[in-house]
Amino acid sequence: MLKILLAEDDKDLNRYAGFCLRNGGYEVVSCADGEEALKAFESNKFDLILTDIMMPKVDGFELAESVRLSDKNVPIIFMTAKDDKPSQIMGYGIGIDDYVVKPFDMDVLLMKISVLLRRAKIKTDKELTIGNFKMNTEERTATVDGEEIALTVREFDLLFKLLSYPKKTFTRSALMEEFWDFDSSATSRTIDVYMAKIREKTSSCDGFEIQTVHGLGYKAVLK
Amino acid sequence: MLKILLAEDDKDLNRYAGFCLRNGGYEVVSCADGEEALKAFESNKFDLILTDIMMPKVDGFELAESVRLSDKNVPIIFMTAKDDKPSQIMGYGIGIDDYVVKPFDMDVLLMKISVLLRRAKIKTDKELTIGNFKMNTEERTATVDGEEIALTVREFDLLFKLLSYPKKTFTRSALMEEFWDFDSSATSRTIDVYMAKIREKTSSCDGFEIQTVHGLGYKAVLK
DNA sequence: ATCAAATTTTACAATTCTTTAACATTTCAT
DNA sequence: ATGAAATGTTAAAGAATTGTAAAATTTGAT
Repeated sequence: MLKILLAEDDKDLNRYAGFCLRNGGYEVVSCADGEEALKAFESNKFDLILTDIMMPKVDGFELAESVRLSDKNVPIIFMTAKDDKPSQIMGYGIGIDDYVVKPFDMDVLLMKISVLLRRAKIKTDKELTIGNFKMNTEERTATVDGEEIALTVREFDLLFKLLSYPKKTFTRSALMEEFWDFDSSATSRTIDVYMAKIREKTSSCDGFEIQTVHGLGYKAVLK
Repeated sequence: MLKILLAEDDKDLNRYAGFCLRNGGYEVVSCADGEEALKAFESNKFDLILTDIMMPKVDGFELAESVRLSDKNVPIIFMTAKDDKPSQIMGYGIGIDDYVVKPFDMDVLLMKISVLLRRAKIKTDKELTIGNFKMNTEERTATVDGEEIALTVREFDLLFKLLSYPKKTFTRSALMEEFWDFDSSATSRTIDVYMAKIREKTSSCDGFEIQTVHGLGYKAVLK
């Protein structure tokens, strides 16, 4: 499920925005200020950031700047009190992607989010079909020629990620960061063991294969 | 200078938009309809396309579709007469990136453009094409005439660096510093061996060659 | 608490990549 | 032209990475 970081100090608005987002099918991490949001950002991987500008401790501008230092790609949306042009121009300078003006409409917000996710090339599909292989994240099922194959949670997550971005190389640490807890700092061989498992279980798939990128990690390649 | 293709049949609006864009520091090619724009697109490289929807001969939708066939990455912005939701939904389906609603504000247009160009740049920074040779850092692949050639991590990094700055000479120590660990005790002759490998593997490339700069290091030269 | 399944670690074999070393060739200053 | 220094080339030793099976540990359900 796609993960959104929400930073808003107004309690009511925070709850409303959180409601909108969950309603749209996203996982939401709510923060009451920029400082909290920065901490959350450092220990998790988010697909999008939705933040207020005026907040105690660390404001939206500072949050966006810090985020952009380590991630140039994650979409950032500001929530502004009114159509505040100077703030908008400043925000665009930092590298944010869009604005919603309070009070905002749920549909407008969800529309902007889906456009931005597409623009940032972040996949939103809940289902994928490659050759004789199908996966469905809602049901958490994987089938080859209609026959279900049993995948554990880790196996499912890793395989779905790789297949969502065919040809893209994923490093072990990127995968670890995404699917393992922050404190699980075990830079181990775990990923390799899972790749072996996945290869074994999907050996009868005709549409793709998992390739090793020596010295880096793994990728799924269509054939 | 970044180049924008402008397609708008209304003369006044065409002049106004052109003025906005040149004012923002872009090079503009103005077209009076979609057909003209398509021709211009086929014979030039553009960084962004700004087009009206309703135009004689070839409309905005057809233009966008044709463009997307040959270029999946170039940002496309539509100019719409009013806030026309059906048109917007249709446009997003084709793969356009944003809308401005006429009459539009110069600052708003320029901001939207700069945001889109930034995103497009993130993508193009990861790719490199020289003659019949392509590299893609995301996929970690290198191809000559579409055929993949296997490069190790070091070979890939070194070659990508040299090709990113054609004609620039890199000393062995500069390359070592960039791609080897600080405490690595490898001698600088290692680089020579890699250059030989790279030359061998890219011998069928027609767009560049790796030259030795006697006493200094190496450089990639386009031909 | 107990068991089964899932996850992680470990160990070692297999593979791939990196570096060295030796010798050949080229370049450059004189 | 000549010799010293730099570079080209190749194979093999040495490192590092990956594949894999099995053991150890953790998790979750009953």
